[in-house]
Amino acid sequence: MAESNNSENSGSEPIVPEVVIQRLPLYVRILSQYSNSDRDVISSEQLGERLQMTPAQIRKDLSYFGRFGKQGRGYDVAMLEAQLREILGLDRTWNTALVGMGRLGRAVVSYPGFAPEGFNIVAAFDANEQIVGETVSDLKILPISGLSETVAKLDIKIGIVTVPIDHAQEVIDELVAAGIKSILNYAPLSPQVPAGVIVRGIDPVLSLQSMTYYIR
Amino acid sequence: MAESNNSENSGSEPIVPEVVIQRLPLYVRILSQYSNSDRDVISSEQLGERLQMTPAQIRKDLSYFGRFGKQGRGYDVAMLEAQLREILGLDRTWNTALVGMGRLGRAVVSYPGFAPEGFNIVAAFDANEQIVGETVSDLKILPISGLSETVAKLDIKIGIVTVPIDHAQEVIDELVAAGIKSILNYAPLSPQVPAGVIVRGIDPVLSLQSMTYYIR
DNA sequence: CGATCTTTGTGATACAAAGCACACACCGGT
DNA sequence: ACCGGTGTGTGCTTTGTATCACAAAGATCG
Repeated sequence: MAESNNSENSGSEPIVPEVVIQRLPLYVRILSQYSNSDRDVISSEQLGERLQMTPAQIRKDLSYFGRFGKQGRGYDVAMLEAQLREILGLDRTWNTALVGMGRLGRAVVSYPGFAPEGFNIVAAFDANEQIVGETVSDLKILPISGLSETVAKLDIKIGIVTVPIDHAQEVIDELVAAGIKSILNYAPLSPQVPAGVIVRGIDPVLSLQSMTYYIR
Repeated sequence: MAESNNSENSGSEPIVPEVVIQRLPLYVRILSQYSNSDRDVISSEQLGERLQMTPAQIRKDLSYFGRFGKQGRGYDVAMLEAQLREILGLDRTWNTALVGMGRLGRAVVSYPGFAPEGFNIVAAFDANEQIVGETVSDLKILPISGLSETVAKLDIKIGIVTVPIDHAQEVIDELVAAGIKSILNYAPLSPQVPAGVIVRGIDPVLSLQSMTYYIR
């Protein structure tokens, strides 16, 4: 799905598979839960148990980035979490813009799970002039015409799309035109984007539809 | 070399990789969008273009289940969609139960995207006795103690979990105990479930956290 | 109705990811 | 300061997935 190929690997980093990158946040999640309660060291075995995966895979994933563990002991929980956050770019906050302030968009902007993880929705847009100007969760709804300007002014790097399906491609095109390279898409389609732009889809229906295959 | 597979794969189905199953809903989605507008036949090339994947992969995926295309022509859109829906079990409706009627749960039960695809949320539960009895979107909130009974009575096969993280594992255990084998989990953890139970997680934060790696 | 163009279905092949297994590092106890 | 126990990091093997490439089937057209 997310095609972010860099064929010209000019010497520096060792090309980390995308699956590995997608697992790192899982490790971060466990580590931050773990640090609140249990001990200050964790083994790949314990991590693997919590994530239902083999210890070897976790060790191999981590070894793409360095040697974080100590033999006979395991990984220092706080240190590993900090390292992984830095690798992923989570040691800072990210400004994001949301487009589509209908029912879904309003639910997303008021979802309290983003900000604690450093993702701040700092601008909200909608095509419907009737609701432009309204304020929801401290955000004033802006017209889409102001997208580029706001993205530049607030240094927004991430777009969130919560518009109905028939405007989604259009809105995604506008985000791309505004310079956004990372998009979280709630609309039920696979959008076309130029190389270099990453889209991740959130679609509970797709998940349900693949589960039903296994019910019999 | 038709069917020379060893192991005890005697006589039944040819074991379809899970990645393939997860792609089938994507095909269904494109096909149903396509049938409304364009022509009545589609090629693997056209499908691949819309989904950003190679035609060969699509053909191979479909070939796990039969020969649906016609050489020189492509696939009959309506027929292929119907076949895939049947394979996935989407040619019927599914009753689901949602647990956790807080902010997120309420957003999910009132999300209008499930019912048109055959997923009906027919029961809502919450641990908080203060809100048990309330009615939201025509659903009366029930106490969790009634879970097993309702699951059996309404033939519920799918559970949706929208409780806070610190009760999620507990609730999932109860769903499993009630006989549910497929769970859609919105809580930000990787739950432990016995073999045979499928959990799919919906977590926008994880998606964001893996995208930031690529922004530089 | 044969020539040519299109597009499927699929063996063979190439590529990618996961898992195994073990040398080696470090810990704690005596 | 040694020794048994534990758990990492990693080369090698196995498993899984994607892609290639082509024969065969159907369409199209003069």
